Amino acid sequence: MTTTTAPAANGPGTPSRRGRPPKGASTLTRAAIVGATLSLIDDEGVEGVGMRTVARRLGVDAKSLYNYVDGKDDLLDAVAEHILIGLALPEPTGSLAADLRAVGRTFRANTLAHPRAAALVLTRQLDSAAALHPTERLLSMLRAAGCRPAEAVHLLRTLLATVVGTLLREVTEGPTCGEVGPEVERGRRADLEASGMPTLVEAAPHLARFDHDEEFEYTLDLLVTAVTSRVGGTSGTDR
Amino acid sequence: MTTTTAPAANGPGTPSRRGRPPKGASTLTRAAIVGATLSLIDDEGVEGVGMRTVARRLGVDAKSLYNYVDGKDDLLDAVAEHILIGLALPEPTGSLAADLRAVGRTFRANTLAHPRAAALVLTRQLDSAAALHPTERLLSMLRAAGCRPAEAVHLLRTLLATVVGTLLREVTEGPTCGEVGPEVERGRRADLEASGMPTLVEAAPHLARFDHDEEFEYTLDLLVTAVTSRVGGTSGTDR
DNA sequence: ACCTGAACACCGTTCAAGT
DNA sequence: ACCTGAACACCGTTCAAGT
Repeated sequence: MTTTTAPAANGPGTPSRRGRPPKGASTLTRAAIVGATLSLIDDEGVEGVGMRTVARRLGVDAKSLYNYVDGKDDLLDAVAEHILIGLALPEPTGSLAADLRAVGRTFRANTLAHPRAAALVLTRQLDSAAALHPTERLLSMLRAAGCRPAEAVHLLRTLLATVVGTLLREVTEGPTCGEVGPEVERGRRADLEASGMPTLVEAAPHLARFDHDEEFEYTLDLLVTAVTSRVGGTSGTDR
Repeated sequence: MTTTTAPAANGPGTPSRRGRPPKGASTLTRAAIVGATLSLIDDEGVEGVGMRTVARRLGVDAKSLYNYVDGKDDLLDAVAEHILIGLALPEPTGSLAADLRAVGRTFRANTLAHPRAAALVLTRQLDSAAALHPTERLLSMLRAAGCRPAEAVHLLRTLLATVVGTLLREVTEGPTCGEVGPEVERGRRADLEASGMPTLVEAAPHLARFDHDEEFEYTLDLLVTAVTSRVGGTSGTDR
């Protein structure tokens, strides 16, 4: 019951263990800490991350982490940045539409490689060079397609917001605001009909179905079409 | 220093205070708890929310809250839902473009009324009737405009993802992934030039500027145009 | 240079004891 | 029916003591 941990029950002659352990088996590194945290997130989600949990994976005391990391927040930022650094953007082909699609798909693939860490990448605001790299790439693509800087920035922001929003709902399991899981089709149809939401009931079969790949492609297509038509179209009319 | 709180220093004859307080001045309610939490979030942000902090605002012990709320998570859900319930959607006019804009603007205004609570509304997945109401509205608008159910659901999801993504970066202060604050224009321009991100440097003045209203309208316009042209355009070609 | 023991000031949550 | 005292099992983080 209350036999949690014997506080200091070493042998009588044993001096209390302090200082660095005798043999240096596991040289601790910032990279190792980030790696352990990421694999912990993969296994248990972001909520499972704690200084003590991460440290346990490395066979180390939690407080040791503070020699390499500024705190929990800094650690989570580091994880997000690590994922972002792994992003290998494809070479531009010169076709704006094709290149926008390629960047979108690459970003998605990279993010979904660690689904439970995705919210970190999508939500935390990072200003490192790694985070800025995709921005630079998108901007240069838009500029090369004839976009003036002001509109390029507008389009950049719209593109990022849409991709982030789409991936976010892809990654948060369960029904996101306005989303409907299969339970609507099953048990709750009666509730819905009583609530006076006929269109929702009518669309229930489609709402229950959710093919992430198809959904992403649909949104990407809508967006790329809109962007390219705007870039190729009227080039004056600033205000 | 260590004189934090005297543990049980009532008068010698005073029996330890237990049970409900003598006078019922503040009848505790779930609604009151939600209200206190929301105003706490307005003042101190979501990170300032704790059972003890909320309870203090109500002049009550933290554990009393558990009589009305299932726990901290349930409390935060309730706050998000409360904001969503306040959403008063405008009457449809019959013009899909105008009505989409109206819904978008209403949703934005409602969300930004409590900026620091916005992430809750945008991030938490709610499946209450209140959360489903905007979905029903959007679906019925799309259907009325001649959209088949399958495509209406696609468009609904694209619309929601875009609005959520846009509002999310509007609400998270600081530079979101691919965002650049004014500090880029000031001190870090040299770093950027050295990093080989010329387009970013070129666009820095525009990146530093961020008019939320204008940004939202731009994205909304792009999106509404894309949606209406898709609805009004080809109506066959399912696959 | 780096790791840990002890400690601090917190958490969310339970449960029985009270009224 | 509802509120609280005492308590539990956690947190992130500090700092000096050690090697």
